[in-house]
Amino acid sequence: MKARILAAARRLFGANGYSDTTTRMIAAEVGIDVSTLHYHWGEKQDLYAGVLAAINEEILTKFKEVERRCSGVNLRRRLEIAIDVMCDYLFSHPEVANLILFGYFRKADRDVVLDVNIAHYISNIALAMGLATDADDVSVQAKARILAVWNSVLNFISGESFFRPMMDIDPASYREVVKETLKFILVPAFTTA
Amino acid sequence: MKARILAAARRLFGANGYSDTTTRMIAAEVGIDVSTLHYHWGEKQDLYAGVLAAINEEILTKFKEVERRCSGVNLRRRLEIAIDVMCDYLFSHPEVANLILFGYFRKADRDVVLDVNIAHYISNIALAMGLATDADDVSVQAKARILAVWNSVLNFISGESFFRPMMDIDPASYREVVKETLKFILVPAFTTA
DNA sequence: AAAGATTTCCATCAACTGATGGAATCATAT
DNA sequence: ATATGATTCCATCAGTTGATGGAAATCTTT
Repeated sequence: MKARILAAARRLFGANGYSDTTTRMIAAEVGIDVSTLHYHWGEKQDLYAGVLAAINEEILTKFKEVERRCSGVNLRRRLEIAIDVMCDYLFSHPEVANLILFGYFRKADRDVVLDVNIAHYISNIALAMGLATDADDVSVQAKARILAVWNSVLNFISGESFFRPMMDIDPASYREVVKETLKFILVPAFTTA
Repeated sequence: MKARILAAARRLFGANGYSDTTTRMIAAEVGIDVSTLHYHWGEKQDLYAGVLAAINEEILTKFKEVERRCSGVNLRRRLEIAIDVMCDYLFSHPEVANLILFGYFRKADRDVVLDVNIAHYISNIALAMGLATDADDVSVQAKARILAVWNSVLNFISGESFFRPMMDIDPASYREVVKETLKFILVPAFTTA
């Protein structure tokens, strides 16, 4: 039950954001009473923290997969692999992209939960991409470039319902165009001397 | 008074989003009663629409400025000018970047207000950048590339409080790093054959 | 089957939110 | 000065939200 609540919460928080998702909505989605939700998860904030913790772990796993598949290949292929893996993952879990972006806005109440780890990811990616030689000493420029890439991916996924109509294409094509565009933009930037 | 309310609403909506900004907060910021706010603006939705309309016009003006300053220069300079102008504008009005990004998430209730115009901007920029020859017939690829650029700018501005700590630099440096990063990524993509 | 623990639901609370009616205040024109 | 209209505030409403206490139901252990 606790897991079912978490799954519903993740879906709804991801679709509507924290404030526009009520505990009653989540309970209704699961088909239970609100008090049952509170019984298992305590405060709404705690449930939200649970959702963030879960996706944090998922992302970490995905980044590790990228790292693993990147070893031994050249920079261009690394970028392409990273884009493909992350795009496929996020297109299958669009609520993740939303939740991360929501985190950018929230006014540092008690949501330190996410960004600490993101900072950690960024350094690791910089290392895997060959933009730095020491994870503890990644240049500001390298971090900024990684963030730009990462943000572009998130935006294309979160904004699909916004962008796709103005491009007038179907979901499958959108997915391809996004990947293609990201590669078009990123590969030359990182591979041309 | 109506204008003062609009200014406060813009600031608060931009900082907290629609749902996390109450009409009472806006009224308190101006130093008036809630009912005075409703007297001038009607429903909360109408006030929000007023805010969006105002920034829509501002953005349009900025895009025209870019277009004007771009005529006659080569593509590389065009990109640099566009990045500089838009970054300077948005760094001075970070609430604008927030409001636009908030729009990406909102579930098409009654906020068609913004995206129609954005679509229009995109086509015009594609034209100004020489990515298309006819504003009514811009390729999907060109639109996607413009969007990627536009989104990167927005994200760096909206996410400053999130990214800057993990880069550990001061605001002025951040501003420069962002511009530099955007140019680093975008210029090669669009200028290398 | 009985006893105990866990889980679920119903009823309810206080706080907050958007919104309005009406009285009070202010400005302006005569 | 006074009448008219515009503006502002106070009091209040109904609906929603997060949260809880306690009864009922379910499961577990003996």
